[in-house]
Amino acid sequence: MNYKIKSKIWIETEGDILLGKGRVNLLNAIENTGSLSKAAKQLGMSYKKAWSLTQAMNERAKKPVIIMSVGGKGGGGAKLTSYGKSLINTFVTINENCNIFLETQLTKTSL
Amino acid sequence: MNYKIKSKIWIETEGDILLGKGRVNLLNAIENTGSLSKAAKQLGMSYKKAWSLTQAMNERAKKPVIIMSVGGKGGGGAKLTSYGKSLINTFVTINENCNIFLETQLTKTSL
DNA sequence: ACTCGTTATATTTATAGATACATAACGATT
DNA sequence: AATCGTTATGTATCTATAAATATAACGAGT
Repeated sequence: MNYKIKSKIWIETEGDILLGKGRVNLLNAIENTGSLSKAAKQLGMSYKKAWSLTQAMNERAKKPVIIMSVGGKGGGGAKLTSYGKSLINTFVTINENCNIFLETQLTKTSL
Repeated sequence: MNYKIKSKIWIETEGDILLGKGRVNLLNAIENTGSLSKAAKQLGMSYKKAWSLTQAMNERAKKPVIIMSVGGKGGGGAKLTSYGKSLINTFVTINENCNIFLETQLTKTSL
């Protein structure tokens, strides 16, 4: 019966969302499957939504995040750039640090 | 053209939201107006939504947050308890601290 | 008993966001 | 040029949440 403090964090650029938890999940699924459609299916997300998220991320990030290829052997695929992987890593660690920080902040109070 | 990190925080009890930014705004408006309907109008929120938020807060908090009175002189009104006021204060300060924390975390990275 | 402005509550309507569906485009391989 | 599995993109349909609307209940004061 105690209070818990929760948070959501995300990274913006010029007022638009670049990265949040959902997009990080998508990036991880892309890395695991090598395909946008398979990643979407794995997450129970529509392909269209996954696709528009990748567009938004590539458009807004300082460097490309995902490389998409159409046609050819296997029909195509999607891969993360090394910049995309570092985006995942920093987001995850900051998120963890934030949760720890908030928990200690709350325990200092007398609610 | 730099990244900014944003966050939303809230306090839960047993999986249910007790307090977030919107509810804090509502509590402030109640304190200022002394009335739930006026507070809702001030925030551009429907009365019904404001009312159900107060129910949720009073139900989930360890102590009452808002005292409502019906009928009588002036028709009734709503007031914050001192516990409600302390809820506002701690939420606001933790929120500010969190923003500062996240900003310093992001500047440490090389994105 | 009547008035007043408020709280209390149910029902209906709107709106936005996601989802489903459909189809085109792509290009290496055969 | 036919095939294949993927990316690319538009359109239509749900659906869940919020908002609007309507009405009842309340109780101190007159």
